[in-house]
Amino acid sequence: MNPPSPPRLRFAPSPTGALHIGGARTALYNWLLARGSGGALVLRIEDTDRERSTPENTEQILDALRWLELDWDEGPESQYERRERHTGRLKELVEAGHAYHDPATAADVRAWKEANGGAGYRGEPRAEPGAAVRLRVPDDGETVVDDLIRGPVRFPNATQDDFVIARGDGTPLYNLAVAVDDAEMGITDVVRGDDHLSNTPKQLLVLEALGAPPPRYAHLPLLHGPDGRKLSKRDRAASVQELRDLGYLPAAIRNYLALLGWGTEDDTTILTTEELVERFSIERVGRSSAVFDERKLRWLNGRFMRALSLDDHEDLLSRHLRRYSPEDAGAFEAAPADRRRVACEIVRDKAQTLEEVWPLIRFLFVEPAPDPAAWRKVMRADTGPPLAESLEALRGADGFDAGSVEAALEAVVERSGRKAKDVYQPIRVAITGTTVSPGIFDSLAALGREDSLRRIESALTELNG
RNA sequence: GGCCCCGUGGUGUAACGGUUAGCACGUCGGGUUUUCAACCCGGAAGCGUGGGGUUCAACUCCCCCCGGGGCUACCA
Repeated sequence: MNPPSPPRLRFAPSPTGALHIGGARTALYNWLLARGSGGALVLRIEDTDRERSTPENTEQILDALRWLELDWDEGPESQYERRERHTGRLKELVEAGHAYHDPATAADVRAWKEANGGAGYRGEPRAEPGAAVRLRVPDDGETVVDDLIRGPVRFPNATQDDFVIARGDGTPLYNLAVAVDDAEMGITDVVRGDDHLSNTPKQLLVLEALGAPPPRYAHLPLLHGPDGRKLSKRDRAASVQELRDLGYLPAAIRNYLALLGWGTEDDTTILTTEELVERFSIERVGRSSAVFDERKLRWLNGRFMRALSLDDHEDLLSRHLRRYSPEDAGAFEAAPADRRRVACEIVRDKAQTLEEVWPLIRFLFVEPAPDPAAWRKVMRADTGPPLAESLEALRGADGFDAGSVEAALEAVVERSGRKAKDVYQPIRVAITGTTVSPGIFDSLAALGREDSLRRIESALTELNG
């Protein structure tokens, strides 16, 4: 037995600028397969359409892929750069009689089919100028796609049109280009979306005419939106770029995406990327379409956030702020290292996404503006906030670590006979400017004695004046 | 219309010719609690409530129907 040669996979995004989550999952599965088997993943950009295919669009796709940490082995090669090979093979096909020129228009084809009981279109070779090139499809037999996920799928040749493989001006079309590329790039496994299943017999037919061995195919079920229909670009969080903006972590996205259409035997839900690489198998991918559910992603992302080291947490937050809010990034990065660290420590368990982190700890880096609405929420009409008592107690605290602060304030609660909430919430508003923050003792300790006392004092004068 | 794919709770999935059909998100109730989360405990909720078969036995296999989706371009 020869040892099996390492597989060679390819990911072929359409360069419209956005990496949609369906495409991202396809990229992930390809990547997992390549990683898990010692094979290679190559990228091919599908772009015979000059309108959509701009260098900027392509770069956006590549950037999203890099951010997701799905690396590939070779740089993308534009289809324009591959064109000569396509036209060369096209010429061979025509010369060998596998393809022919046919000036028939779409209307002609429709009429022909109507007259022939809906059978696959068969044209007459006529080498007129401007005639498109069609592949000659056999009249009998069937073309079978041996799909790794679905098993054999049979397409009778008689119902298949002699399809166009090149335009009248000689430019090659998708089904020719992709087959030529797969052959020339030595692709062994094609893992792509289900929307390509119907194209596969065409590509198989081209490959056969070319005399090239077919790759293995696996067609992934499509992803649907929350309404059960095809996932639309209008859906929130429909692309990796949007997920990034919303503060999700690449590792969480990889985990979530992997679970969309695939599951482990033992129901493991949270998997590191290493585990994914090790455990993923294309044969276990399901056959039915799945619905993208951002809520579960949020939950999963929270789990990954909590598993982050403080260093990673700080680094990720810093980068997120720099990208989306440079001013805040400046305030964060200008602060002492220990304050940054403490800030991360007290929010780590509370935030589900990076986007949620900053509002919770902003008060440690930026002086909060007074918020009348927040005060109204914590004011008790009958007594007023016991801020003065709290201030005294904090002044007299032995230290200013969370434990000392807690002891001092608990004494206030005890002595005043008030509910803990009535004591703590006003302090929270005084030092953070909002009613929502990390734990009050942690928040005070993180802010430090000096700033805490000062903010409470000024809140007090504000309230009395 | 033609060709093709799919159908386990609201969502993602697991298992299996014989199980009380499991797990997770969400949801509901309770607990913890200084806010919001997180966390802990518990509950409700599913095999397309369709029709025929095969079988001692089908959610599981076959046919039909119904429902959803894809392709049907001189797009990719």
